[in-house]
Amino acid sequence: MKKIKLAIVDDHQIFLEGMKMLFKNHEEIELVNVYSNGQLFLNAIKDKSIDIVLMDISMPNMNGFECVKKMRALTNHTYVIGLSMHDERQYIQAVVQAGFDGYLLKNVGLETLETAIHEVYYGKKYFQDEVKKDLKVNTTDRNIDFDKITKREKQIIRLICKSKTSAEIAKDLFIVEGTVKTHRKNILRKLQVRSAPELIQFVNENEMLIFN
Amino acid sequence: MKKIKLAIVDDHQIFLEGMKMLFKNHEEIELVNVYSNGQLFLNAIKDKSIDIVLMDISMPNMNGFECVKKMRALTNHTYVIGLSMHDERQYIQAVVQAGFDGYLLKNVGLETLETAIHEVYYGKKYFQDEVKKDLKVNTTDRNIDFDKITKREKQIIRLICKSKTSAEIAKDLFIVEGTVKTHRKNILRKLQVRSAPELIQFVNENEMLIFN
DNA sequence: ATGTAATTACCCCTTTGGGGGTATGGAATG
DNA sequence: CATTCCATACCCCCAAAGGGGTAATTACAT
Repeated sequence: MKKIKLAIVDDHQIFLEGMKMLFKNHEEIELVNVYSNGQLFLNAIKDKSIDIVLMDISMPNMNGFECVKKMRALTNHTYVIGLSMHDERQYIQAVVQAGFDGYLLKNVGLETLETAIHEVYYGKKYFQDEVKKDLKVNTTDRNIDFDKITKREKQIIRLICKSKTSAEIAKDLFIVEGTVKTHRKNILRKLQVRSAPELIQFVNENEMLIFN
Repeated sequence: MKKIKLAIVDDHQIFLEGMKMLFKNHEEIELVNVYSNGQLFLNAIKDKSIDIVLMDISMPNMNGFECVKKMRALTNHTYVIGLSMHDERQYIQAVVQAGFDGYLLKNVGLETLETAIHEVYYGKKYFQDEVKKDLKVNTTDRNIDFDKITKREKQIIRLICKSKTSAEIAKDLFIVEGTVKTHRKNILRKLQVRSAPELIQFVNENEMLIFN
């Protein structure tokens, strides 16, 4: 019987070590290889035939979304299950849009993981109930078009999040303070927040959605 | 030969599963048990004799600091190694003060983990080089006396971090807006920040230090 | 019980931020 | 070629935040 060929991309070394042991001698799943960052995985995907990849969402250098986007250009027979080691439920929308086939929160047990892998392997989608609930909440919530945020605005958002004042931002970008204020207004309107503190909070929760 | 009796406290279920497998048949270390939250661990510590506990710093309900504090009241022959699954380097000071015997970042490999456990078991302290560097930086940095933050101020800090205005906070706490402004001033002075955005940023980086 | 710390409340004033606009030159896109 | 989008810059006004004080009452701890 053919086993399910699994790969894991995650920057947590000991987690990877543990997973290797966990899937050693597994009757249905074969952990082909693990990768500590997205690039290593992308380099290897061409040569190996992977059925399912378990991908951490938040990783340094290249996050899970980027990595999946790039992977799609290289192969089309690999399913992806997102894995959130932190608690990034707010990314659920993006996870769906990015074409993930499943999404698991950090607190899942082994059984759930196995179930998810199994289901996705046979063409289904697997999202935890908790996640589904958030999906509904988020979609009925405010609907923000993140593509409408311009480059300049993103740049200024970063500076606002560094607690810079409009005057300081103006100095940094070699423009007048009034222009910064205009951008601030547009940013607040587009992200539907009232103030700099609210903006910062929102960015903290949706970082990956705002900055590609 | 007596093995080192290890326990792990971490809310990442699959990580725990992996660790169980990893230490199965380990020649020097015996993973006695794993606990998915601090309370379960505290309940068990009385009955078991644990040499070393690997403790995740950030966990829901009870964080690593609290858990260690409570553990010290129950036993004094157990060493603690902090484990940061995220990237909470800024807590390094608190980790040392809380009496941790070691601190590992999420990206450690198995070898480093084994070395750390071994070293700490024989009475040494183990801090990663990366961590030591941050320790120096942080200590030469601004010196803030977190004990000087009063209860009321902490309460107001939380509300500011929820992006509430002074007027809204006043309403919430049944006091006048002017009083909230006074507290705001004192908070900014004590934490050495200029504005609400800076405060929020600072709190995000030092949450555990501010709120016991 | 006495002194210290904390909480409450007010005064002054300045700076920063936010909401409503309008406008222009340039880049990009169809 | 036309039009849309973007970045730039300005107007007005008001709300919010921040910096300097002072001071009274309540808690708390030695």
